[in-house]
Amino acid sequence: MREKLEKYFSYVFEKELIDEIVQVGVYKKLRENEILVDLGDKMKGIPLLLEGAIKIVREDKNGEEILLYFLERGDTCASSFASAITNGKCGIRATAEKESEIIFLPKEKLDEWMVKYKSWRTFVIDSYNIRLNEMMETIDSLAFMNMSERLYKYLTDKAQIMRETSLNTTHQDIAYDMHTSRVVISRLLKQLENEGKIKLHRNKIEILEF
Amino acid sequence: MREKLEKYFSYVFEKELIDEIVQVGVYKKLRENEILVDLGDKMKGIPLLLEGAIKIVREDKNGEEILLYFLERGDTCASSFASAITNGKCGIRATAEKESEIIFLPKEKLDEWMVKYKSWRTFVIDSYNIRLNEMMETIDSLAFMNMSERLYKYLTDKAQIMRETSLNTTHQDIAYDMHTSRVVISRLLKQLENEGKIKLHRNKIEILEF
DNA sequence: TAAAATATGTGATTTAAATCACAAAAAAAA
DNA sequence: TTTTTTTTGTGATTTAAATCACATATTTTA
Repeated sequence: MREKLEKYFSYVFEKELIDEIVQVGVYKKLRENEILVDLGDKMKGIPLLLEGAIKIVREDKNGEEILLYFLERGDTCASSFASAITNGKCGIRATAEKESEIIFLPKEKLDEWMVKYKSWRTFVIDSYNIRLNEMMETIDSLAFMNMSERLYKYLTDKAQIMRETSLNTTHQDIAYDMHTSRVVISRLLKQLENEGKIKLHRNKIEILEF
Repeated sequence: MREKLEKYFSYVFEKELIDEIVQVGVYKKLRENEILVDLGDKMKGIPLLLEGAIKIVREDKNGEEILLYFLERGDTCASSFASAITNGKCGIRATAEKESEIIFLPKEKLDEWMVKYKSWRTFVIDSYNIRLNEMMETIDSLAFMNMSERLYKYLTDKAQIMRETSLNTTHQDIAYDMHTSRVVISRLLKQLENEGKIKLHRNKIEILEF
């Protein structure tokens, strides 16, 4: 745990803070598709992502989903922070897109560290800012882009986060994330393939152009 | 200034913090439609809204707009906070929807107060959380609601923020905020009027049902 | 008061996306 | 190997929203 923490956080956190995190943090491995946070959960702490990729989705009353953004290593979940601090419920679902490793930080420390460590304050504020910007990008996509553009952005964004040039996914899964229908996705994917931007396989999409 | 600050913030901030704000804060009155923050601005501080209502919009490369949310008294602008702290550019435009009063807080104090005042930490984190939730609501609207539902939500939300039951606005202005066309808005408004939810006048919409 | 600008109303048409319906290929299970 | 399930492909139709085109109020200003 200390090893990975130092690998990704040594230039973010002071040594003393890393020491504290090692003491109170709880290491956890998530298998692919494991749910880390569900709708309505009350968080007793916040996760620090050491390795892997986490998908954050929003769900409405009818059970329909829309992807908000992905987390990658070095990130934390701003919604969890909110929930932990205010004792409120979490409005999102977080699912591991691949095997991931996290450190769970108990909520009692969150405010204490704000006073003690400049690097922690910076990290928390930066996390919120990054998340606000991601949300704005999501809003931009929904408001200003057509399905084909959104789809291409989805594919390239996800490939980046997953650190792969091919995605192992089905048309139906993409449709769920983008809150549309499988038929629409299949047609647009075929179109992107004809434009030479991607190559389609069963359960797999190769991205040829970024 | 002290008077209004105490009126809305005495139960939010400690007395010592209010004293400091009075010392370093710069009071400013905004007239209707005045631009407080524009795209690409670098913020030298953050505004604290004492009175009035501020509209926050996002703009894409083609100059097309979409409303993100409104601020009301007691609120601050999380994007400005981000911009002030990181010295980065602001990705939004903030416009006074009616005459408003703000206090401008210099960025040098923002981090200092995080260490000194528990109430400031709570205020900052709460502000971010409220904004994240607003953004999620905006995403919900875009992803899950049809135009008619979005329009009705827009009208009732805005009326609430403006503390009025009628809105002085044109169909075109609504269309800009919702990133659609005037014709679409005019038709849907007429439909809402037929359902008895609103009453239409020139330059004015009465909301009959909340 | 006449002309111009602004705001709203409404039919007709187009378009992107959603939906329906079904076929076929590939993989998994029996 | 046969059957079943999962995944993908594609024509046809429907629908919400966008766009075009123009009429008619209402207000402003020349």
